[in-house]
Amino acid sequence: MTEGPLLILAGAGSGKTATMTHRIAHLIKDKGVPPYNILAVTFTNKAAGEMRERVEELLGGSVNMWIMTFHAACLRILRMHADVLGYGRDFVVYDPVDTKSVIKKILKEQKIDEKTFNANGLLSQISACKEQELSPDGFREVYEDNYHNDVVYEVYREYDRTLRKNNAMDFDDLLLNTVRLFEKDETVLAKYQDRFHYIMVDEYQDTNKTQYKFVAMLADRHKNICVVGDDDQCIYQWRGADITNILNFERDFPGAQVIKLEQNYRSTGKILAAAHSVIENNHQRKAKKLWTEAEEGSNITYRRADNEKDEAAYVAQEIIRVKGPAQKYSDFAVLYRTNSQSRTFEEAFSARDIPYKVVGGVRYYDRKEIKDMIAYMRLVLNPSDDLALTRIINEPKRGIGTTTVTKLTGFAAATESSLFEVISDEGVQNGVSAKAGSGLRQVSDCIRKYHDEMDNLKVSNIYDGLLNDTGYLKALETAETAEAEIRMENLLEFKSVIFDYEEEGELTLADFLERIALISDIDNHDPDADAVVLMTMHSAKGLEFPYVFMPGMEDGLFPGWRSIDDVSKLEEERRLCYVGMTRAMEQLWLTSAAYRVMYGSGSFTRESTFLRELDPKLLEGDGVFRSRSESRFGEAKSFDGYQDPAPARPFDRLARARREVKKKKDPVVLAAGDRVKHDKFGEGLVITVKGNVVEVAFDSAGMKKLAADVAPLTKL
DNA sequence: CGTGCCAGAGTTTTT
DNA sequence: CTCTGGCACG
Repeated sequence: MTEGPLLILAGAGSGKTATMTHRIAHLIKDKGVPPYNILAVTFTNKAAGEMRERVEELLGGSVNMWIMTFHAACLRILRMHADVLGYGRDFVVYDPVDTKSVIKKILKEQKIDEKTFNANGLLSQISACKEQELSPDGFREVYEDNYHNDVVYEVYREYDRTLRKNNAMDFDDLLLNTVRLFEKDETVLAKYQDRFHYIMVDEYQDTNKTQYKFVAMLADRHKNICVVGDDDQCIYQWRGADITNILNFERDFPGAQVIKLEQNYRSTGKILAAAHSVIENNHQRKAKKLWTEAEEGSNITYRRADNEKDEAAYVAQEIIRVKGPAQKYSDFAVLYRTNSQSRTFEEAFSARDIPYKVVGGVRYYDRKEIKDMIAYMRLVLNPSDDLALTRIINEPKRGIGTTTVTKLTGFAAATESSLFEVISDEGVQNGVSAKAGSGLRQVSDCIRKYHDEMDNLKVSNIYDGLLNDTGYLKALETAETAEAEIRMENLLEFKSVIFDYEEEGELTLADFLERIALISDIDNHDPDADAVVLMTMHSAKGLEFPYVFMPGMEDGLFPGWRSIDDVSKLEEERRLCYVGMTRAMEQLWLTSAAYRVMYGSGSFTRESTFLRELDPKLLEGDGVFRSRSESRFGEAKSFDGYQDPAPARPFDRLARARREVKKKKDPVVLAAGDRVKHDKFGEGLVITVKGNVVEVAFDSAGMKKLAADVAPLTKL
């Protein structure tokens, strides 16, 4: 069944990826379709990577076809045709940190009160507009005239202008502009319609209006569109995902066939039944019920702990109890609703020497030092990137403060030139304070130097050069704080990331910046590292674990207090619960804390609505039948006799480091061949020693280059 | 211009 | 609690 529109309703764990990959392999191998004519789009790099891997396995060799994320596909198309829309083809992609600083700058310029209109709120409104293909003017037409909307309109318009001026697109623009491109230029659209005879879409339930339009336009010629999704797993409605896309597929694509995959190959019977008993309470869903040939398995364990510390202690203790030689730590996952819940678990695990890994929270690429270096590299590529320049103009400190910067931006605006042109001007350099002037000269010379040479240098050389020439590394070295140490470590780690990319083949600066622009934290989640995984249920979508813990089953936390009195929001939370539960293969634990401290103040909690919906026959463990009056609320008695241990590893290294002054440690003398232990990467073997830089092959973390005097290394 | 202190806010976030 | 950003002071 390869021709015509096809909707595959694939329940959790029903072998969705296998179905898609086999379909692709079948098209290529049996139907003789050239891989070039197939497009497969996913939401995450990880999903795309997995799919490619499995297709290549099936076909036995590398395949030259488009298996990529929506954003990557759009980026690729726009790189070739962005000029149609008036962009340069070398446009840059702004990530959420960049866009936020654009908004902040606008708010300041327009003297808009940041308390009444906070940047995040405006950003999400702008994003919502773009998801509905609403331009600033379109926004003004649709929404009534009032003060609030006037401000949103002004900011949105200015935001659009700024990005245009900087030849930049945000994530939403990648999709929106591709659709606009298709609408504006029929020949471009025809080119891609002709090319993609077969289109496949993963996680279709999470597509938004623009994504829908993108695939619908592409599929309009050959009509061979196959979408795979599960309406029960739509958990991104708050971000614009439009569940009606999947519910209306048959109407939107006449003649569509529908296949339901209802056999689950992942979980035990009881886990499935429990998940089903919860999701059943949703009204807006396509009826289906998963079944399995697997064993019934054991009941769901529920534990109501006295407080969140006991909850974490219980989870830690259960992991220790269940884990035998046959289990790896990475078989266990803790899936919570909010990132802030990770803290207690980190402390509990760390105190008991349970290795763990937190996925999510602050993105690696969002760390200040990394973003600074990326800004430098972006400037080298494109010196007129004003946003990048403002970010690093005084980083490290060069005596260029707000007054100088205001003067410079004013001058740039008046002369209609880029900020870089302004700071390169000798007249300008001499027109400011001596200290600021030499700072400006240094930055502009440095950027110019690498810009002129960028085609002859490797990315890693440019990176090293910038690190030194800008004085960035020097500033960190002289700081002598533990915080600076960690930043330097991160910068070294970033270099090994660059090396990794360079090993894959020819890498230009533009390639590199483009590739890291669309990367998230979960992509770095290494399933081979033997550590318990801590992440949000959102991040866990698409993953599976033998043993899953879902803590915080409390009204107000899960479902969140913002969702409790809104049916559709509550239904989305319920789907999230379903997603979480169906990650479990063997066993599932649900826990709650009777008393929970949040934001510094604690309160008593009520067991989650979802717990009450869950079929009680499938639950066991104390707390299930305990009436509220019998609970021993608030007695902060330690669950397993553990006495609030000081965490072995400080859970927030950066925050702690900031307070501590660097303790000069004795330099570790190392030679090639030494066995060493690193706080983060574990044990490894020293390969080379060049001055202060040691290259270590870690047993599990791979090759890393480290600064011997600062890295947390010990010789074994 | 740079630092340090205080006030305020604090779901989720594939890209 | 813990992060962020604004403002006042040196």
